[in-house]
Amino acid sequence: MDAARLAATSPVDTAVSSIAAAIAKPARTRMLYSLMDGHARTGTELAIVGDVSPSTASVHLARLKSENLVKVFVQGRHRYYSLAGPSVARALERLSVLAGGPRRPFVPHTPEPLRAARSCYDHLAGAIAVSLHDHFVRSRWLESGRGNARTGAYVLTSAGTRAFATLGLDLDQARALRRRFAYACLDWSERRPHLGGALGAAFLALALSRMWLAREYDSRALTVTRIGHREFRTRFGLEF
Amino acid sequence: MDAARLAATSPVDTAVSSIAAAIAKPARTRMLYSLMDGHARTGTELAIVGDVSPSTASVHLARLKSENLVKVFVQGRHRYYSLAGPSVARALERLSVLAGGPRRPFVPHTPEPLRAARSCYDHLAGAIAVSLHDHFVRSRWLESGRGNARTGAYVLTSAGTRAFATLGLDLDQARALRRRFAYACLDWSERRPHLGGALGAAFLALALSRMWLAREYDSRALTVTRIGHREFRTRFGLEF
DNA sequence: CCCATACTTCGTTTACGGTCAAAGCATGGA
DNA sequence: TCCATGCTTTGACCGTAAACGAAGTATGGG
Repeated sequence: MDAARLAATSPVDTAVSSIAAAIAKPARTRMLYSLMDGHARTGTELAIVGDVSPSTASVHLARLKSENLVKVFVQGRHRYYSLAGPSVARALERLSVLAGGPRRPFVPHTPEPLRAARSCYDHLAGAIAVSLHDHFVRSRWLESGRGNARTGAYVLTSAGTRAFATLGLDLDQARALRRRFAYACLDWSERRPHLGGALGAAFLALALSRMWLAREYDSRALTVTRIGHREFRTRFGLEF
Repeated sequence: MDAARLAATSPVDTAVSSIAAAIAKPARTRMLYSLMDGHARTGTELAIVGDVSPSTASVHLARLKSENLVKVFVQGRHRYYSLAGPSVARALERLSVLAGGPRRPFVPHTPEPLRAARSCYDHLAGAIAVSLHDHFVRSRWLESGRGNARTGAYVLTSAGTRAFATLGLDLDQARALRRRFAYACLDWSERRPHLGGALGAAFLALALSRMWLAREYDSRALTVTRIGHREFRTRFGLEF
């Protein structure tokens, strides 16, 4: 076989090299595989995953992004990173096979309590929050506002105003805050929206004061109380 | 999500890191992808492929071997490297998808003339050589000798002795050479054995002198002449 | 307007590993 | 026994990039 032919280099080769190099460092490997569960994570979380400082993590994530291994979703001050697509997951899967870990659990492994209910800043998140959000929309308490596609903004309908007032929410106080009133906040364990903004915060505050939910000692997890079970079922049709 | 859980590192992660690192350098990437066609290549050939010196290639190949990405088959002074298994090919395939080369031709791309017939040191190789080998064995001209499993040694049967003598081969001269008389030499484009050793060399010399085959100007490729077509078909039942 | 949080950029240090030539084996063939 | 070939080992050199803290930027919320 002639040398010229053997030495011919495809541009794909160099691309593969740099992609493999992007995967190759332990910190980045850990970050990528932690994202295999389908959850998005913030830069700070991934710094912990990678066991490096936030600044180092930032560099790593920039690299992963430039190689199109992850995509980023900016929400407020947070940057949520997730795998760029199924093809990335498949490639990582194949590599893990070579690594002799034939079966690693690529299933979501968010702790159950956190998946069910947790706080997201000052509002409610998790499976329950997503169900509630769906109920609010289905009941026409909330409707898409201007620029909903971009900002996720919701407006409260008259039915919604009555309903939340009946619950005991102080809507005037919520509106007085200089912050977004209601918007669709992507829930990153459920991958569907839940209710954020002043209204979401007010609802969480109400649920806590009514003892529908209780805060866990040192995490963002929330527990649904016996009362909460009953109220969520009767008032909002939630099934547990 | 608590930090301890996020920071938990699986041993698979570090294995993936080092495997990815092994793939990551351009020289090694080129070597690996050149092996995707299923052909084994010698260290020297892979040095050319990787565009590095033989000594550097040796280091690279040692690394690929230690990561179980390639396996090596020693034949004489040559070390034939090939992908360690289908799982390696699959992983490389996935990576090339990420690299944006969705479809690269992972089919054998040995130049056709070389696939058909070429010299292997001093004997005949390629598709024709494999067919001939099969004919010799099927016709009971050759039978497995002592240690065939290890050395691939063949012994000539009395039928074989008569047949080759009839062809005009000087078997005594071939036997007089201080080299292996006949053995199964792995054909790396066909991945099946062809006839090597003194007998194989004598056969090639005969075929050339009878004008069944003609050498190409500057490669190992051999051309089957019109006469060769007829003779190979009538004498050995080869189909073209 | 100001603070707090999340993340990025910068500058420096450090270390890993890729590279080659030269010398050292090992094998095959004369 | 000797040489030629194929491959590996060694040793010196150099370049890339990973790491951190500190300083800078951006966003949200009071």
